[in-house]
Amino acid sequence: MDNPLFLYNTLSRTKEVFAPIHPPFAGLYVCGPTVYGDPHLGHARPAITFDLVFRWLKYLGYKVRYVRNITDVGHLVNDEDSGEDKIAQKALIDKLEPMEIAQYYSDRYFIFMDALNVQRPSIEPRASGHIIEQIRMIADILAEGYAYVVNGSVYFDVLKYNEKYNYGKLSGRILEDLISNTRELEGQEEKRNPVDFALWKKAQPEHIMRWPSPWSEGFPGWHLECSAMSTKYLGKEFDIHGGGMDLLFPHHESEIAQSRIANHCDSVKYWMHNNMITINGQKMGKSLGNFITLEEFFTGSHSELAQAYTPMTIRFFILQAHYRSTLDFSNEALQAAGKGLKKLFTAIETLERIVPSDAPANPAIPEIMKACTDAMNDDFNSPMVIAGLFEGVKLINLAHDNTIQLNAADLDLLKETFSIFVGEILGLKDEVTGNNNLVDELMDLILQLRKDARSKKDFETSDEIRDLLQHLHISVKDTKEGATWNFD
RNA sequence: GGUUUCGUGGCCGAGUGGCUAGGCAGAGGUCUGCAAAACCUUCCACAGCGGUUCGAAUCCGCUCGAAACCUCCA
Repeated sequence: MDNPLFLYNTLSRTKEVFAPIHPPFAGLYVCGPTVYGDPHLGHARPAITFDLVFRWLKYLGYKVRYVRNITDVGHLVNDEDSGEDKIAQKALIDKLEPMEIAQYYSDRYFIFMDALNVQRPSIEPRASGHIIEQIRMIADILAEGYAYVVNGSVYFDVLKYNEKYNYGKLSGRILEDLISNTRELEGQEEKRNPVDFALWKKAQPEHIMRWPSPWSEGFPGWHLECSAMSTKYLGKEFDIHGGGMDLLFPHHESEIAQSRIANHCDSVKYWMHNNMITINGQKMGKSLGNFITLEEFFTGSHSELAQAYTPMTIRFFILQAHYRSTLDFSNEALQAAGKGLKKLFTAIETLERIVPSDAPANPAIPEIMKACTDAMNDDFNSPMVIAGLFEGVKLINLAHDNTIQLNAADLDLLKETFSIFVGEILGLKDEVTGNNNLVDELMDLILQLRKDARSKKDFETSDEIRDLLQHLHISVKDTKEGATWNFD
């Protein structure tokens, strides 16, 4: 590698050189979904962002362990409330087992992430399967004197922690401000201070999801699972922790505090945060009720959607923005992404048909590979990678029109560049043409009949064939090399 | 109110001091039985006001506007 990988560390708010703790291994932990609802566009952003990180680290030769949790327990409606968490609440309404709901939405999450060509992480641990680890961690924190027990619940003592460490170093918050600004919520009288957060909550009688512990029958606090599972699978110190920017405070700030006390070290070297997807300038989120699910995108069944969008269009749309920028949803932007993607794959097909010349090597070709590599090494700048690839598209089209000449080595390098960056790194795949042999053969037959009609100037028949195919959502286009087709 | 960010051409979105981002749309052209597509060329910008500098979209200050977090959220 000529250039090192730089990544933006939220902790320092600067780009830092990536130097893993135990090369050639790299540990990556990302906060995954809470499985009580269908995945929406907002869920696709971190999944694709850290998929890109995962793919690039592997490409650079690191042996990566990527852990992304499934939260199937523990997110309280309120820190102080009667002890319902969201999954249990939904279960009561639907009269289903909580685990049934968690299973259903986990499966849905996997289905849609697979469709987006997001690679499965190395480990996808569930919070409910790591209660023992969480209890042990609470015990460690209690033993260190940084937590206290009240009525069967355990709280982290933020004030005491802040005496020696800095609660707020990740989010830039100042504890005094937090204390003075914290709203007085009912039922918080158990806590010594409103900024304290729960490590363990005693379950109220109506609460279904509960586990025995030394303090009460209850359930773990909602910051704890990530600390417990990252420690278990990546060690007390690991390289990268990722997640959405909205998790920065209090979730990640509290993770830092817990892990610091339980593990006697700062657990995370690099914190990475993806920005939000907005709709009409506002964050798309569950609480605002303005989210569009991925299924609705793929089928087009939502009042805000002018049409259906394919998974690869969604993926390309997200990769066209840098992960730390907000990305604004609109039909216009999504349609533009779809057309751009199509242009990219058309060029890749064209590339296969270019006849090599004996021209001297074109210096622009290796530049593309370098530009893409440099862009990825500069904090995973996927928009710059895409811009580089479109430089390649231009060269391909110029060569196809015989405006420029490319030799065999040029063409091979172009193919390699597109194969690596389009397929392997950006994870984009062609979904336009059919891949069914029978369909392909039938279409060849039909288009041959149409070609015969055209050669006899029987345009009535040829147009009729084209119109009938269009009714089946198959578009036929006449090009110099003959007719081509694809599904709309 | 506090913390963290952001304001780029019709739209989406790169760019941390000097050189073309890129895509979509628009305009012109090539190709074409027609249609569509494809391809080529091309117009349009850096919220406002000051400052630093030989030179700023890029650094600093102020003003205006927007967002996220401070309560579950990717």
